[in-house]
Amino acid sequence: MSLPHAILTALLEKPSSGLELTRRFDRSIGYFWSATHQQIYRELGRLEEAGLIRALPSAQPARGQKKEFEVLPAGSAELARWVGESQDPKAVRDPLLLRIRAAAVVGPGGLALELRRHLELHQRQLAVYEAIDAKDFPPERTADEDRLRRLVLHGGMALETFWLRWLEEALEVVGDMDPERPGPSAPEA
Amino acid sequence: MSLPHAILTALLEKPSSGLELTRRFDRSIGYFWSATHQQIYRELGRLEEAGLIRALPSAQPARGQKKEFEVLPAGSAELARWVGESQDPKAVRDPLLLRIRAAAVVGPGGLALELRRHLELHQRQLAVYEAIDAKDFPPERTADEDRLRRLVLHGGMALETFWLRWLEEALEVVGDMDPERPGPSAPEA
DNA sequence: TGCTTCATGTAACAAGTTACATGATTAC
DNA sequence: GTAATCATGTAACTTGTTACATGAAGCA
Repeated sequence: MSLPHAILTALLEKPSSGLELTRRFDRSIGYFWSATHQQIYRELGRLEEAGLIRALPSAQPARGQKKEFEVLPAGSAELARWVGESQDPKAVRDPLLLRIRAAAVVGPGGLALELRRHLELHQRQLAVYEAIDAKDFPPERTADEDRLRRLVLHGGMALETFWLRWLEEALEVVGDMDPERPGPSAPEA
Repeated sequence: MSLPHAILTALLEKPSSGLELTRRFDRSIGYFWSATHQQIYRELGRLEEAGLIRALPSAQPARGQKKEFEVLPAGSAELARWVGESQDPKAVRDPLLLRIRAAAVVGPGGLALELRRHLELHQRQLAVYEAIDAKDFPPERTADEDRLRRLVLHGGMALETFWLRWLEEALEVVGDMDPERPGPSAPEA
């Protein structure tokens, strides 16, 4: 149940309408928790119903009219509670790792091409993060909230770096393999 | 749509019943794609319906009786197609990164404790992977399918290592912060 | 007989995805 | 006025989660 908390965080950073939130979920917060506009409108409705946020008085409630939301005290409290909650790390669930495992039984086929494509995409994403790092966090700013936001960004950068290194290793392995299916034997990891 | 392919891979490695698959999804393949037994039974039904797998003739179709499945040629073909398919890397979606971001607006609260707990869990998981690496992949084995399976395992190990390093950085940042809210503006309830 | 474990399933729900509908505003 | 865009929303579906149901086999 992270989406409502992602929305609360975004709204605390800046009160917004559904569409503005959608746009921010395409950059910024969305780099770590993506969401479509349908999800966001649905969740805004629930959060309002639950009394955690409210529409700004200035906003008309008509269809097609912009409607801005702000976080109520109950919303801040819920978010603070959630931040310190005990949650187990989520298990890894990655289709690409799974595809490598599948390639071990049916052969790598066109995997090498796909790995090179991913490598490029991750390079591009790392560059995006580095640009944000340079622009939003000049060395002299050291307020606590900036250090935390930078920490999140560093997490994203380190994850992209992980993928780059692993994809290079993967290309070495797949690169000198026969694209046909390998043998039938199989150790159970 | 990765679960059916995870099941096809597991069944190609070794024909199994639903419960056996469930157990293997708790170790082995499940380290990279987890699934509950309800998901597995549902998906086995669909795969059988679609003609990608079939129940072994020896297996009784009675309730409460073990029913083993094997992959049909159509299933292997579908898996091979999927391995080479073009799929964009999945976006990062991690609740812990999100919680750090939230902490930047409502304060870190009890986060440090939670970070230390995660650090320990990731250390433990890395040790599990290292044990598998030593046991299943002695240095002399170099068949293609072993190299691929080892590559997947190395991905898991590198991911755990990423988390360990990042959590250490996070603890440094959070460690010397006031647990109260840092923010530029924030009326408490 | 009653308890536990093995084994397969049903039901209900929550979260996420995809496609489409509709009103309001702005630019030409 | 009409086309594009802004903005909010509905509907239908898929995937994943949680709780519970049911039958078979072993054993004390």
